[in-house]
Amino acid sequence: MTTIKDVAKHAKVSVATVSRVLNQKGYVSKEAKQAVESAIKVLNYKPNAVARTLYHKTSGMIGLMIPDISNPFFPELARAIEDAALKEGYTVVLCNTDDQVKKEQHYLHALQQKYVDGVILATGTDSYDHYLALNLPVVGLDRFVSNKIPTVVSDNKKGAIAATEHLVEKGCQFITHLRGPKGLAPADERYQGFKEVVETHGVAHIIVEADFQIERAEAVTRGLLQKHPTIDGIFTSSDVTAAGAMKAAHTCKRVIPDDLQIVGFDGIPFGNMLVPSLTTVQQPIYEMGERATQLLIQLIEKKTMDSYWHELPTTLIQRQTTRGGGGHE
Amino acid sequence: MTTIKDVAKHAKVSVATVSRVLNQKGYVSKEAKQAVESAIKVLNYKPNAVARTLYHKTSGMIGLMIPDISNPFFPELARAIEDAALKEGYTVVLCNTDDQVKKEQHYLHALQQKYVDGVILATGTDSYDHYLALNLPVVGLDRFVSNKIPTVVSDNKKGAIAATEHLVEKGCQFITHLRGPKGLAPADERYQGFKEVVETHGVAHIIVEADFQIERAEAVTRGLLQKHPTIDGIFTSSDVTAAGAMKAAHTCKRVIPDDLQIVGFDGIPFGNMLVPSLTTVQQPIYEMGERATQLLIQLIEKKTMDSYWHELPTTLIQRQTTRGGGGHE
DNA sequence: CTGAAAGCGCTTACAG
DNA sequence: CTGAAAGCGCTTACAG
Repeated sequence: MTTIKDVAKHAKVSVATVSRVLNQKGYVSKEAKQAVESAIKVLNYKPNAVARTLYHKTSGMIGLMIPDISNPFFPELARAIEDAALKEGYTVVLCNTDDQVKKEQHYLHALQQKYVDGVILATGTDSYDHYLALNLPVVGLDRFVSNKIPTVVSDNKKGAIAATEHLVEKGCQFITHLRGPKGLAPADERYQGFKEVVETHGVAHIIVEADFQIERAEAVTRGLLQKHPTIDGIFTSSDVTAAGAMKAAHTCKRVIPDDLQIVGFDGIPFGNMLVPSLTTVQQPIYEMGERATQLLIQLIEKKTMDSYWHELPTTLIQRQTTRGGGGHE
Repeated sequence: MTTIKDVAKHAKVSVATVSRVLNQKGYVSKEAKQAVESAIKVLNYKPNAVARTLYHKTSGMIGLMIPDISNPFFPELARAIEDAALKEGYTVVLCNTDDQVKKEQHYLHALQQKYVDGVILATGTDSYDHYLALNLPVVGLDRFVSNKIPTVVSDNKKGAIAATEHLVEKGCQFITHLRGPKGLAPADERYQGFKEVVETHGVAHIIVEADFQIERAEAVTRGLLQKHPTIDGIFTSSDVTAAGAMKAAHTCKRVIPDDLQIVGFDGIPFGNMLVPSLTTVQQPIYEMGERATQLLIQLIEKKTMDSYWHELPTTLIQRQTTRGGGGHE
């Protein structure tokens, strides 16, 4: 690879002046500038990012910590983050943590040793102290981390309220909530929203925990439907869970939406590929990723920040798993 | 951050001997070693990866170039790659190229300036010259790039043959193939396999191009079903395309699998979430990603390589969109 | 306006 | 067995 020395030699100047024209910083005569620029062209010189990083202690990279890219909620998020990062000249390092503290810590060290400029945290359930101790710019995405760091979430509780009210309006009398893991803030908030509506309306209900895996959701729902044949509505904490519930309903010969109405949560693309297509609470996934990235970059570049708390609105999308939903979109 | 100098001072030795114990290279006395190790502990010292990279010209990072992580074929691939990379101590940089040469080139430069050790190429349709010119370790994944670089693909043609024969066996008399973009090798090979079977069996057929977007696939299929009411089988070039076809069938009141049988390609998880669940040709996606990563690392570490061509087998998974398919898996 | 020098944090010949 | 020195490829005070 050609280095700044080669360019200097070719342009018959010192490396200092090459550096000056590279960074457009400090005075440099027209002649010198031209000589350097032509040398750069001729030699097809690209400055070495690593050397720059070593000096500046800033790498232009951000770490993305998510539980698992193959969980269908995350690809769109990752895409948004990568797009937003690219736009600002940053590059993203993908880290799948499986929500394991050990993996998180491993990545955190690896990232820090590489001078990443910041990290987006969409993972981790309990202690975040190891992040805060780092004094590395961090933003929380889809998870509340600390009020000392910018956080982007969607309005989980309001979304859950809308979903549950929708089921009530559609005539459900006995509603199940398949809630996500306890201790996971979004799951807890959705649960809260559900409970609030069902209690103020005095609707019979039953709440069961299921993780975000389709198999578990299917099994749990099957058991539930067999035990409680009068269940006529299900609000799930994710779209994947809803898909599991739909499979169980199919197995148990329950017709959707006639016998059983279902509302999911997330708004990932496959909800609309299902038949019947899934009524769901749509999170603005792309915007969440984009916003989180912009905030992180603001933090990195030490720009001012209006607010640390960014709660984006959700939207109820009625499709065919609740009554009166037209065709597919 | 604490540096090697701090450690040296604390241990009362030179930085050279600190470096020696860090790298377990060269002679160092027991006493010195212990002093250094304890200093490292006390100071919680982590060697700076950037400085090492500058010296060694190797960063422990690999670039992953894919068209779009939000296309459901890629998350599992990315996960496999990240897992395999992690196991060998590498870190992965995510690059979404949208199959645009400009973006590819941008990333390639960015990656090279950061001394990435190699790249996995699962993108790009035409010229790959800019890669080869780089003399950077590269492996091709899901795309043939050049016979000079290791390549991992699945057996697209055989998979397509199995799919088409399955439709023929199940009694289809007029089969449509929704093929992927021309010029994209996997799509071309699947098309070849389809054609071969349909021609040797003398089965009526019609071939239409659709990209891998669900909306296009749905629209195309709808038109097709209206124009040719006797179509009774569809083989699609991807599972997403199949989902589109299924939606169109639903709209056109065609019952699957009674009136119309469908076989997809890819074996991504959502195929099994659909109702009816999708019969498809499963690619060993995880293994493909894993293998590609292992090959890349072999290349990087200059180990010997048995073969440059790795074609992994596909498997036909019969589910409910063809006759006689049991329940869901 | 320009160059020599020191420094970012490490590694590795080279002497001793 | 150990340290001083040069070097990886840049950047930026500091003199001039």
